[in-house]
Amino acid sequence: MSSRAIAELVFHLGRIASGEGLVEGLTAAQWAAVRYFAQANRFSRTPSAFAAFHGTTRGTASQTIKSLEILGYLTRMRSEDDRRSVRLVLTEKAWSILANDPLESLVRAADSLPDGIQRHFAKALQRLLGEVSQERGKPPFGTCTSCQHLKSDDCNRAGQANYACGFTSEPLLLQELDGVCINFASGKPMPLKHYVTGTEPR
Amino acid sequence: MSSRAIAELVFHLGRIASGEGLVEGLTAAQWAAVRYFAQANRFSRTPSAFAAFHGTTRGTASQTIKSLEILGYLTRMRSEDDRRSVRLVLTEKAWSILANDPLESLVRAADSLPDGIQRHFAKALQRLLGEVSQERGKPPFGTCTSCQHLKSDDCNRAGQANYACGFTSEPLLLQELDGVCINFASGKPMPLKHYVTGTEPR
DNA sequence: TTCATATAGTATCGTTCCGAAACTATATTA
DNA sequence: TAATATAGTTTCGGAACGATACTATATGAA
Repeated sequence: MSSRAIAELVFHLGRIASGEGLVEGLTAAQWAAVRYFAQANRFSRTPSAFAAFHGTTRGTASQTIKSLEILGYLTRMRSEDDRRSVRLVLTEKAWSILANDPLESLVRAADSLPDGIQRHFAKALQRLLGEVSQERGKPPFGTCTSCQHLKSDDCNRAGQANYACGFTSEPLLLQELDGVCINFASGKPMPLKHYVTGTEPR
Repeated sequence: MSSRAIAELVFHLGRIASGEGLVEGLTAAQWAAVRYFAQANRFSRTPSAFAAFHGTTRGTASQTIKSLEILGYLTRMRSEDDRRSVRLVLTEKAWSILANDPLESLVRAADSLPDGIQRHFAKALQRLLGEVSQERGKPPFGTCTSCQHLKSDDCNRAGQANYACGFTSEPLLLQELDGVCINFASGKPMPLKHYVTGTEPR
């Protein structure tokens, strides 16, 4: 099977899996936005970040977001630090419909892959996305757990460590490390024990 | 990495890789059609088959095809067997722009995957597509080489075999076996030696 | 045969998507 | 303070798309 066939498969699978219809009354663009805000971390829940992620313009992103606000799936807050900026948060209503995401058929299919294959598959996908993003000059959008900007101090006696983002100079909670970030810079994956038990110095 | 993250990665990668802009002056839908007719086999180069493949309506597919005809990328012939039906063929102009397909960045990335990983990755993609297609009640669109309908007689002394499609009852040329088909039905993969060693029929 | 139904494809309408460009408001830098 | 950059919105026009109605040909039944 050729590389071209693989590329076309990825494209086609993504298209078919995202579903034709207007599940839950949301359009494809609206679903994409809901998904994004469900996984984006605190620094990335803005119209501009969504536009960059989705590969569209800020204008288009702004429209999609407005429509979701009107439908009651997003709430807006002006940022305290930067008065130009806007923070968007999914409502309970939005979280509750995520179970009916048309993409769930692909989620189930992915879930049925054998464990080892699933892991390798995910790795390969990440690698492909990284290369394509780089070639296109797009931010790669990864999580703290493999980001260059992640800092952690020495762990304390209880096996906990404190984390921070070296880019925003903001402290990070442990549960925030899995959010997708627009400021992601590819780096070494965090050692697993570090990540789980916090027992290693940085 | 969760199954949901994998599904979102597939979707996102496909979207980003297909490129935003109007490369070569073609829209995303037009590129999808050109790609389709470049890989579809003789039985599948029709508006309806493209609509099924692309997960859209026949009406939308018809428009896209019409625009490509006007631009000189497709030529149309009425089918001899079925006077309702239409056969579409890519022009030389179309074949020549395929090298500038926006998807090529993903093709290159896929090509850079180590051999073994690439093979497993392709397998996993096919499996996912099969499951999602089934769940959605869509034709899975595979090639003869793993299709239930493929028939071959015993190979002769020179290692050649004759092939035919059990669904259309049409003989198949060796070089046709790699074309994507709307009538595909998942079956056992064809033994490799059978597949590789034949010499080209005219 | 004749009639009903199914299928391949096209045309049209209204909605959404999306890129481009112009615009407002706030930040940053000189 | 002024110039410039950035975050976000608005508006416009073109294309995508689903729905529906339509034509023409095929197929199957009485």
